[in-house]
Amino acid sequence: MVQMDGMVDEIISLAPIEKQTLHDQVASQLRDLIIEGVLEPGSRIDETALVDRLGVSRTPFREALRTLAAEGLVMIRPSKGTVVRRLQREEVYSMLEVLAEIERLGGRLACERAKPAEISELLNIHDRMIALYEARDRLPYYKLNQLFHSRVAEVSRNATLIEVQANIQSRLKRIRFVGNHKPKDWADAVADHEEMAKALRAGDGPRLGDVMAKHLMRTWDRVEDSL
Amino acid sequence: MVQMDGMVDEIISLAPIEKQTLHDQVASQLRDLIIEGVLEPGSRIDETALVDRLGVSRTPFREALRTLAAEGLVMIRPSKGTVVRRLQREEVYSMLEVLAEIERLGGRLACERAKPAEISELLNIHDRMIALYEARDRLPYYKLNQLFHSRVAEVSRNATLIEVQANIQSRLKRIRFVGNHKPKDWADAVADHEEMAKALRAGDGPRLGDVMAKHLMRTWDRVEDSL
DNA sequence: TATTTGTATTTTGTATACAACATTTTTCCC
DNA sequence: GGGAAAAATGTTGTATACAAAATACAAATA
Repeated sequence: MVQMDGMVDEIISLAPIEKQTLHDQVASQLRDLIIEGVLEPGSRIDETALVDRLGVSRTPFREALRTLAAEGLVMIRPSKGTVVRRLQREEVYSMLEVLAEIERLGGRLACERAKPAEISELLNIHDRMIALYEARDRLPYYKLNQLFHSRVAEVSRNATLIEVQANIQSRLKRIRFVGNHKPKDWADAVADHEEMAKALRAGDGPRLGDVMAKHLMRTWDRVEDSL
Repeated sequence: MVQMDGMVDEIISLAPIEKQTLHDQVASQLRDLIIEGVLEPGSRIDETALVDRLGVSRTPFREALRTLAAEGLVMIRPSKGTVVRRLQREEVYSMLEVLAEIERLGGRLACERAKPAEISELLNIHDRMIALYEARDRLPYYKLNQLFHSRVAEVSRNATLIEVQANIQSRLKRIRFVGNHKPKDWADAVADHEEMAKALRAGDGPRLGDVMAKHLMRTWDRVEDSL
């Protein structure tokens, strides 16, 4: 019997049984719609229309809205409907200011705590980013870029940092995505990333942290006029 | 008419018309119950019982739960009920590690951006804290302490920082409240606060930030064994 | 006695129904 | 025609009802 269990474990590989409730699915969908800009900042969220379109009832839909509200993506005004939060300049700046310090810490801890294999993985992502830059392949570059920053946070092995980083990054996603893209800006960003790779290879945490923080404050200059 | 409005403004002082929906009230109540420890970490939240006790229906109650889940106070396990999140040692450490950097930034910005009146207010809170320490009046001291840190965040005028600080502080509230209180620890904490006041008076942002960060990392030592 | 299997009960998830509120349109009066 | 009051419409908030799980319990079998 014990032996059989062992066999089963090995064969079926013990799937993590992710149960997806409706409100979780709705929350994901809404998040995507907001980030992609289908639901525009400042616009009211038409409950009945969306409920209809998604084919769910209002109950799970509204629960999803509460989640997004707590994440800062929408604003619920009691009795007056929910609107997609429009970010003011000030708010975006405040996010970058905080994110800079979060990633500074993340970079430092990553160097202290990452296993060699994880460092390689990060450098691998970096290399692929460079290749995509050289091909001027914007969208995949953008996605890998996000991944790089998330992975640095992850190997810092600080659960709170991971969470906060993910939250702020998600709120900024849209802004950064639609922001105007001058070739020079892109080149500068890539240069920053080369510096990060260098610091990573040297295992120099404080340096990596500094570069990442500086990188984010420069991001402000890059997105500023698109606000 | 315009004149009358002006009068009304002055007299009624233009209250922000806080409309409180049921789920907001429920969320606050639950937050308090969790922080006060009435709902113990790890315990399941009995929906029917609490709904009964609060005298509301399940709909607003469940919406409130989703909010608390997004805030990290509870965990919703699909189909298996909601439990009050129990913080592992690691998580608490990770929160303090992040909070330290958040408050380091907050302290620095506060000195740069606070108006003189706001500095005075902070120093005033500090003085009252000292008085309470001398009277060994724990609870009010504890509350003023929270207020001090929140106010520093507020005068930093960074909305994201304020939000993140509040969120982490709220999650840690219980831990810090029940943590064992050696007289020496308290004295040390007060010494830190004296340093903060000094930095504040000198308008030395970097220094204030450093002290606050150090203070929080020392908090770890103070709460560590109660976990 | 221990384990399993089937059944009952409780609890959770979702849909619907109703009530309260906000908004828009219409009506009425000046 | 302009503006205020009132009715109609739509939208949001809350309660309840039903369906689908999960859990607890009991009987049956080895």
